[in-house]
Amino acid sequence: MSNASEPNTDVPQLAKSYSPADTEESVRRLWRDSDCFHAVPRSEGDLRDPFTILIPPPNVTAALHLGHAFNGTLQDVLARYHRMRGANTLWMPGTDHAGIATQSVVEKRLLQQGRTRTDFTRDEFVGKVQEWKDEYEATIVDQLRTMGCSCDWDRLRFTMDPVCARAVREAFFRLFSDRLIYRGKRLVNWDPATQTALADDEVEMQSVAGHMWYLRYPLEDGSGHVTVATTRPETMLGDTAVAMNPRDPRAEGLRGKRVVLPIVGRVIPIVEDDFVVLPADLAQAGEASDPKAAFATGFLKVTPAHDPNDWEIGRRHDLDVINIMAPDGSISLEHGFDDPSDEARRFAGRSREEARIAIVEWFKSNDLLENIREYEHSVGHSYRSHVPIEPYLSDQWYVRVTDDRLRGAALRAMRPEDCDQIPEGLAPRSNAPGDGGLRFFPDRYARTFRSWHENLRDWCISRQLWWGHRIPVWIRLAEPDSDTESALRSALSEASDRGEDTVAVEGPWSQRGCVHHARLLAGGLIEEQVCLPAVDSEEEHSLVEQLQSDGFQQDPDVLDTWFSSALWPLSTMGWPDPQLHPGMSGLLETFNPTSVLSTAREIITLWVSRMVMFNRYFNEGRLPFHEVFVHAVIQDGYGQKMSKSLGNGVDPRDIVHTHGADALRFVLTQMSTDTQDVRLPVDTICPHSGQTFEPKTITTSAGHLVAAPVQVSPSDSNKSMVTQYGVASGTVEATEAQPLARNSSSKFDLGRNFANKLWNATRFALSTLERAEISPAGPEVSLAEAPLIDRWILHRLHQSLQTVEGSIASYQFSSVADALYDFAWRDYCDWYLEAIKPTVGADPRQCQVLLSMTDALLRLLHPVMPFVTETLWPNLRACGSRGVEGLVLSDSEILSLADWPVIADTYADPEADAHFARVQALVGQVRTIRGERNVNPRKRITMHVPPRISEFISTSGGVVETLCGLEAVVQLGAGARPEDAVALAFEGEELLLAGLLDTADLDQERVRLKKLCAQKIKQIGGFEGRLSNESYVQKAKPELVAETRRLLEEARADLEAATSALERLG
RNA sequence: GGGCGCUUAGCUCAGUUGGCUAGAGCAUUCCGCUUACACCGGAAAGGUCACUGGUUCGAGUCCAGUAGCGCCCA
Repeated sequence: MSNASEPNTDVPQLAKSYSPADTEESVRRLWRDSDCFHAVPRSEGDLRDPFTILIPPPNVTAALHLGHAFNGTLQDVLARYHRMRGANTLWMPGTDHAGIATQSVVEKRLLQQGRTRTDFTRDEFVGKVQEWKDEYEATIVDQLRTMGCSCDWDRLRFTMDPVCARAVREAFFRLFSDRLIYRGKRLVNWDPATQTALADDEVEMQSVAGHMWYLRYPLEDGSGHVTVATTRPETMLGDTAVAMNPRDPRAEGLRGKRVVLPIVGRVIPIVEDDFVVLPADLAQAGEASDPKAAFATGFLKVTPAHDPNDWEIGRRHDLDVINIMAPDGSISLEHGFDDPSDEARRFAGRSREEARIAIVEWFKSNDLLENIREYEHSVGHSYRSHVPIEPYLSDQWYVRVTDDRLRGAALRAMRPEDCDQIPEGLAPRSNAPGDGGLRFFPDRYARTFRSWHENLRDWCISRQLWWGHRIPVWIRLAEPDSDTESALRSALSEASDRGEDTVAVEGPWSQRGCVHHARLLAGGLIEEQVCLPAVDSEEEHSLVEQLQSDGFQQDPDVLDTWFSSALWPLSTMGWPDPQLHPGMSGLLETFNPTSVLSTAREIITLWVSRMVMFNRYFNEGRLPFHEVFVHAVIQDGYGQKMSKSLGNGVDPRDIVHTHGADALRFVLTQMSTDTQDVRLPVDTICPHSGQTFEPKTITTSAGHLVAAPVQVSPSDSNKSMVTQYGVASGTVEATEAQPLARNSSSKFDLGRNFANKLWNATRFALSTLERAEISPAGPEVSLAEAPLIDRWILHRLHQSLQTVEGSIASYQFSSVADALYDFAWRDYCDWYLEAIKPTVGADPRQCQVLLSMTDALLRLLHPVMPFVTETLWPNLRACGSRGVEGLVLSDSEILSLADWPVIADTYADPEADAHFARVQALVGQVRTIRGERNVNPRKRITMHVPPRISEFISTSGGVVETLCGLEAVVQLGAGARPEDAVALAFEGEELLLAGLLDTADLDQERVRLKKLCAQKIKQIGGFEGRLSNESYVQKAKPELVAETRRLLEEARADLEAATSALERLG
């Protein structure tokens, strides 16, 4: 323990109330200038445990809202807490490039200027996105710093910076070379508006009120027709079969027949497939529950190129695949539709919506439209452009995540109690590092993780965008009839026997460090793929030149953003070659696996899963993190998730502005229960008047309730303002006359008040210590002979530390906040400070307890409320050295770097706790009576007590007298009863209070006592009922029964005391 | 369709192995500007813990079902 016993006169005077705006900035500067949060890899002799958190990198499309602030706060509480506990703590910050989202906001902005992406070269456009990124990254960092996030800012990463880019290239190369990345023609979720493929989880299902159309397809032999039911008649141009269920009674008569596809004239088979739902009247019992049965005809048009289910049917029956659409979703003859009739040609060029109308019209006028019914069904929409997804056949890159090395590794990472059975076909769990080591909080989210991996499909990673990591593969079609081609062809034919369509090629490219694959395409052509390794730019340049001159072209697509996010635990630490980047050597060894990932639940599938798979694959089976904490989702006042895209988010800096960062943090911490959602009603602040008001709302086209873009000032109807939503949605812009209104929420008042309370309590402690004519005793005050109040508050400190430590370990943040609040406000301020006021000034040992308690309080609160505590710290530090035996509070110039308090278990003092609980009960009763009778707090009163209570009060060290406002405690003699005394029942004894009023109001007194009697009778009834129940007495825990008996006795005595008091009143 | 969460005081929410005489903050009412704090102190009022049934000596808590709201995944 170093000493700070020399009073420091330099510390600033403390204002009468806490003003975050006046103090926060200097605290931020202190932290920044002292480089407090910079973590370095473990060096020799460093025995500290590491504690690591990776920030889930916010995307750079927009500023952060309170949802991010929520997650940021919780992470910072963890980081600060563990740092104070002595861990080598790294909180790694960074941002995410968010391919499609960022490209689309930039394109939207260009569109406002009447320009599009294609007006620029690829490099020019990427430059524009880069500018956007720079702007928003700076905003995001500013927001996090404003909130006090203790990130290691020197290590700030961006998913597309050179360090991360190298990791992406290395990962791609290794997966490609290990055959875990492949190219294939598959149905993808195609967004015709942005013309890119989307991952399954980027598709939003929406319920749509559509129609079921019933189309007749004539049989080839002229013997009649079959009627197919469809929600997408326009795709019929690509039908290559009609399917029916083999159990359909009509199957017999139709087996082997064919139909003539109307409009097109294509003759297509009728196939039998279990997938087809039987219509309700043909279905057997139990099947009728399928809601589709009510709409089914038993005949299904099969369009393999335009429906995922039909694609599967097509594979089972070896059907043709005919793509009838262009990438923009219009009907096209250029993409595989090569057998159109003249009739069919007329539909070419129409959008899918127009084609639908025209085709239905055609069926109607040709008398082939049997029926139309209203039909509500689920349709996938692009999460980005919101248009319906088109299942579309195209060449895409996939990661074979279904492989045991990835999917299996993820499932094996789970704890046995969360996933006891590893699915068949996957390797079992072993002693390998990381197996069984991944834990979720709350544990129910382990199920989400598990079922995702049990039903996993290969991951489509190519995106038709310009903003992102370019796919490092160069492609050409093999020259026909060349020697190379014939060699490839025979290799491919051998591979085909093994069920593969791709072979690795040894040759000049593999000699130069590339991976060279060849693949057989549907039309018999051979595609050569050369994947470039992560090499320096000179070497790359030379490779690229050669590739180009050999007729290769680089794949134009970029990688799904989650591919780079999945590498976050590796790339931020310099993987694969940290020695190339200054300051990064040893990071991986020290900090990976990280300690915990704090994130939202929709990210479990998108991100958590992929990080687990990649980290384990690339880093010797090690987990990316040991624990996953899934926090609740912040909703607005209408129960809608705060989101950047909806624009209903609130800038955390708005709350810092109105309430201070600590208030923001404290309230967010307290809101973190283990439920799924927390609601946060938001108000608007008029920039003209400063008035807070509830904004007028509108409903968006998607049905969301949001603040209207423009609001009229509540104080002056001539003035107006724009809202966050208005700006975010692009409907309005802030101007001088119509400024942007800040948001606020009264939810944060609690935190602001709490910070102020803490400020004033500390101020009081400081002034007390200053005013006391003695200085705090030291160095070793022991508690043996300490007064009750000191023993009690030390006991409460011990207890609160345990609660806080336990709650943090299990990520129960709300419980952390509650424990801090109760300890600081209720115990420390309301009871402890009030109780010691008369005595502390003359008792050096009590001064020492006050000093040490206040010091411990600031440390305890620091992780949640770092600003106010850091601001107060120098003043407290200047008060002399700490010296309570068994309470370790080592000195530190900066509170953020101070140690967490350590208190000896001997301070657990149940006896003091029980004793003080009795004090509180008695004080409560006296205060109630004083309150009911409106007795001036200053008025001293006299308490008449029986001997047992007299002893109790005298062993309480004066706190009863202080807190009840007693002038004297007098033994209650047998005969002499004070005049005008008011009776109260305490622990079965009758106590009298005298001097409350000049004359007692007898009627009021009767009412009070009657109410007390009624309450006691009710209690007695309850206890008696329980005790008269024999099973209770026999089966309940004995100490519980004894406690009930005691309570009963006490209640009976209380009743008696109250009754006799009532009788005496007459 | 599968999975998950929620329904407790006027409002926002706690209540983790069943023991509760059901709590907090805000709002309300009353008293008090007592030399830390009115961003305060003291007190009061306010609840068949969504509904129905079950298990248990005992259910806000466990089980089954019903209703409503919401989220995630198909």
